[in-house]
Amino acid sequence: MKPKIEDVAKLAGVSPTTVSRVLNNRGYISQKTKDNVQKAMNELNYFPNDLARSLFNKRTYLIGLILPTTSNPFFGELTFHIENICASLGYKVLLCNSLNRIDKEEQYAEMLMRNQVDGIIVGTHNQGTFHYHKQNLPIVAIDRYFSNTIPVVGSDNYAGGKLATEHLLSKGCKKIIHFNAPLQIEAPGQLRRTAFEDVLKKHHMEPVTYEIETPLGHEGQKEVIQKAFGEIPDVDGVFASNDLIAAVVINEAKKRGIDIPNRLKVVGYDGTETGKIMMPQLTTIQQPIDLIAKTAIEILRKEIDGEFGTAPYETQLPVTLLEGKTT
Amino acid sequence: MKPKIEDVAKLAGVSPTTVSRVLNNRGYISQKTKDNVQKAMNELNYFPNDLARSLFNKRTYLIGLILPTTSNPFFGELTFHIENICASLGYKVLLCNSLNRIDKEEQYAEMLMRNQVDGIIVGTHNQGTFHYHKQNLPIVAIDRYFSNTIPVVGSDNYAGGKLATEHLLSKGCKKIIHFNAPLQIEAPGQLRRTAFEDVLKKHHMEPVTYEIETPLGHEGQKEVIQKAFGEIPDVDGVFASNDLIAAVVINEAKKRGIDIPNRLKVVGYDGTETGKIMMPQLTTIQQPIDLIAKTAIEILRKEIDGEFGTAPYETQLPVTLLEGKTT
DNA sequence: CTGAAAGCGCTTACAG
DNA sequence: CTGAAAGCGCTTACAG
Repeated sequence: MKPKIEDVAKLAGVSPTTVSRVLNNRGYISQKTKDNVQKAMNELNYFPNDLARSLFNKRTYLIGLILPTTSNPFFGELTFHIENICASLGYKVLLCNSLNRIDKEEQYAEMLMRNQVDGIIVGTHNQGTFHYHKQNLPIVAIDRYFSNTIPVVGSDNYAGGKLATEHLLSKGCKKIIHFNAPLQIEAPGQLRRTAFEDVLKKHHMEPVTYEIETPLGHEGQKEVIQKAFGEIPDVDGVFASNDLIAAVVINEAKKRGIDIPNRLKVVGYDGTETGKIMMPQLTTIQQPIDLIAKTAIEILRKEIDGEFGTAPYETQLPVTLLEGKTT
Repeated sequence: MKPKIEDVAKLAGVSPTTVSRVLNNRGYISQKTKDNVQKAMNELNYFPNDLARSLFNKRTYLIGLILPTTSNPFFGELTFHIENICASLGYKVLLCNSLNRIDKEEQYAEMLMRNQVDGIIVGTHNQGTFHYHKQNLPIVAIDRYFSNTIPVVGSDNYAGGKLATEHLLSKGCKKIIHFNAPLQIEAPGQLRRTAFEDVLKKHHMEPVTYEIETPLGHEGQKEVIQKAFGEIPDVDGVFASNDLIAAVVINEAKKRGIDIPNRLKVVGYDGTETGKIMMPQLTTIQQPIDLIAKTAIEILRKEIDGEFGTAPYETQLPVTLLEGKTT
């Protein structure tokens, strides 16, 4: 059996109250009993039961993290940073891969509530889920709008879309197409598309966007891309809404013997560490993943600590153009 | 305030005991009171507090997952599969990114114990950490040897190393070098190296292995690779112990104007989804990540359910050669 | 400086 | 079929 506070107390010849006090370094305790208790704890290899503590304190130091999937390098890296920062602050992360499925999201939301998490970070697609679940549980969204009471953190998607599109134009592209997630998803990511359209219109060019499902449904993605190449044979520029899509585009172009960057220029989005290593040649818009993680947690902590209204409703972090050899 | 069982009981006009019974579907209860209680729960938007439940049941359905970092696509995908399977079985995942740092691992191990996890899955480097922490807490290791009481799950590393090396030989390589993690790390992954050496020796060739740190310390990795190119200018084959290293090798070769696959052939290791999309041309040894996850959880569950001795000490899952255009 | 008592929100024998 | 009581392992007023 695991030792409990009572066992330590007995061994040290004190009351459980006293053990608890040295555990929490609270109230006055003589150095002598302190030492005694410490010795007893070591001897028994005692570790406090955080469940019992949390039950009493109504504070678990547990954070729920809901994302589409850590298989995607963007989310894998985001998860790393979030967990890492949380750990440094004494928080623990309960991981949830929702695959953007609303049924899973709902299950996860309930699970997190039952586990009394102190707060939730959501980076998943579907909105609405949290409207009713949220019984003033601190939440912060990453790159997703849920409601106007839930703060959103993300990178400056409009600037990113603009940067990408203008870059393609500056490189001489005349026929640019964009691949993005379906419109019904109300993510700030759609601003990339808006920026793309705005810039092209300003240059009197017709913006064409193909919608593509984002979870790694590789096959479906390929089809859309093939269709695009078929319908717009004179395409000479592609702005992909993430690096994986850019990779598929590049590969498809290679198969068709289309030279990159001479006949076709491609800009991706995300600029993950993995992407930079695996595709060092890719021109892409880099998101500050670590900063997104840091900011989201800062805002969540403020909410948890009851500092409402302090956090900005929306935070847009700066993006960078990483110029490679695909443009 | 969150409603508790007592509130539901009052509203439904029954005792807490009865509410608990309908919650757990336990013992005899009339359909009528069952309905009453259900109605009261809905009305109050009641969710049971799993902390309190777990405290009593001594079962949290929490699994600790310790890995180097989800930033690495192999671990990002492994994490996804593990969490996904856990969720389908009613388990929740507490994520820990140790970065292979022994101090972090120790902290995480203690944290997991305090949180009363039902079991731990470790895919991290350092051994020894769990020798004393482990007070018969169910543990399963992924590709790491800890002690002979902790089951290990991984892919067939020897077969993988053999497959990779023989493939390079069959493609006519005469001077093959291998990049792997430092030897002191006692991971089954070292079997890839052993296989490499065995095969080359059998063919009367001298095996050369360069040691490379695995966490994404990109810069350090690059240096080792540059050094290798400098020292062995006639290298015509590389077996890299993961796809990220393979990517750096390929990039370095390109910079030096070394044509792949004509002058240099490269085989990677892992074959992640991300890798397959970002580097579709790479020849690599694919690990069955989903199977590794599934097997690890199966074994852990057996341990949790007290079926000791049932689980094999070591499980080696089959690997596949994915032939691309780099060989 | 230290301890006995009550309580965090739940569950399960034990009665009835 | 239903309820009162005790307890999971901890903590915190309240006394002393």
